[in-house]
Amino acid sequence: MTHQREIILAELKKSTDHPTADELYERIKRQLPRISLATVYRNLEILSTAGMIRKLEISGRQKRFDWDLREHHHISCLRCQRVDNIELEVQEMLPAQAEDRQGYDISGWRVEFFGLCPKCRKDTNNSQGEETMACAPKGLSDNQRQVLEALAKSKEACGSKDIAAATSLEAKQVSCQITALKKKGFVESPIRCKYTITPEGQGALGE
Amino acid sequence: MTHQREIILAELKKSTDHPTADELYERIKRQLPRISLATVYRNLEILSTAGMIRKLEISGRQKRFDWDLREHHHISCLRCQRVDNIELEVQEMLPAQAEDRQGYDISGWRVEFFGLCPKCRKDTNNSQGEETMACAPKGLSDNQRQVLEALAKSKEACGSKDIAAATSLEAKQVSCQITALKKKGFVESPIRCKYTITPEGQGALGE
DNA sequence: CTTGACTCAGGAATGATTATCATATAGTTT
DNA sequence: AAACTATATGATAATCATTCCTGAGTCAAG
Ligand SMILES: [Mn+2]
Ligand SMILES: [Mn+2]
Ligand SMILES: [Zn+2]
Ligand SMILES: [Zn+2]
Repeated sequence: MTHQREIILAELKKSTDHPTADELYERIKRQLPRISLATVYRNLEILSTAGMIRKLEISGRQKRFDWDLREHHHISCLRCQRVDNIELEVQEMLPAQAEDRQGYDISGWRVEFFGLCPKCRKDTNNSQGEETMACAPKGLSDNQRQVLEALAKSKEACGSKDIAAATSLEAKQVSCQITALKKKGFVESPIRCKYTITPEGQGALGE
Repeated sequence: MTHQREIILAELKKSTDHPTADELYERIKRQLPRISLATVYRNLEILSTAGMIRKLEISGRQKRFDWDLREHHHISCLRCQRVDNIELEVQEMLPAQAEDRQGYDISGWRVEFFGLCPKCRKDTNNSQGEETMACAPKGLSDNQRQVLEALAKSKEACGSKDIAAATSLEAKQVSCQITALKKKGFVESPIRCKYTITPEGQGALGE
């Protein structure tokens, strides 16, 4: 039990959520600024192999860790990724009836619920339109920035050929980038084949 | 619905297992030798977003795909990674009682069983000792190969200092590599601080 | 004091998946 | 059908989470 391992375990026990390795890493760095992410991973692995903590396998996302060794299952929020414990009634304990299903020798099972946590439920009710903002993509590639800047300069909607002329790009490249920019919400098409920059696009340029 | 997308969907529907993206890729290459792995990923994503296939989230492993849209759950083999459908009895359908647990708005759930598939059960019963072989690590690093070759040349057990002399490595490095080689089963220690190569080690060198 | 067994931190590597972009293909409009 | 746009593909780089490898540290036996 090294110093780092103690700190990692203590930090996990302190947490009420079910943190991921890198969430823990961020918290631990305050005490051990020189620790590496690999060390956190390694020690969490060692601790869970030793049965001192549990590694949670939540569908398709980063693994999370739990200091609570009691047999229990989890529910997770589809929006904010929060993970909570869930209590199962006795009649919901499946494995008793599950022995030797389809010829398998069953050694474990897991049930997982998902939905919206109380907080996210409230947020959804209050404001519906803002979601698109929240999940909008971020960065601009070089080409995308060029196209966007050209559009910003133009007073009126213009076609991809105009943009190609204004930049050093070919028409094909422009068309390709406009598609990407439309998807990000930075460009819109008031009429077919003519494009303008959106306020969001202006904002993205400013950054 | 492009040609490649049709092929991908057809190939998935043909399969009775639940293939991963790259398993599908390998099968599809026979018909479309020029297709890229990215295209397979992209179209599987599109098809599952469109609800034409299902993407399976099996704990912590590669995602698998299923053409069967009926609500059903899965059981997977801990040894060979095989995934099968599992039938649940009506009384095992949890969500009816699960509405609104801990304030969550529950939109879904999943149960997942794991164990040994019939085939792997049989294999385990027949031969018990071979498991270590099966899960033994593979490759040798440069340093490890040097150490192992030195040991192979020596008629009798020798210490790390002898090996250090025979190779261009320092004693510490040798000691470190011997530890790794012991763990792999390529080296053993007939007496304290003296080492010999094992038959497995000979085999590893030969490859 | 020396030597070697054991453990560890952290940089580098890996595997799965996604993003980017030039090119190929499919669709529309004239 | 020509001219052009829109979309999909294929090659490749990038990214993200996770794991491996190795030199360095610690400690105890000789
Ligand atoms: Mn928990
Ligand atoms: Mn299935
Ligand atoms: Zn939430
Ligand atoms: Zn199996």
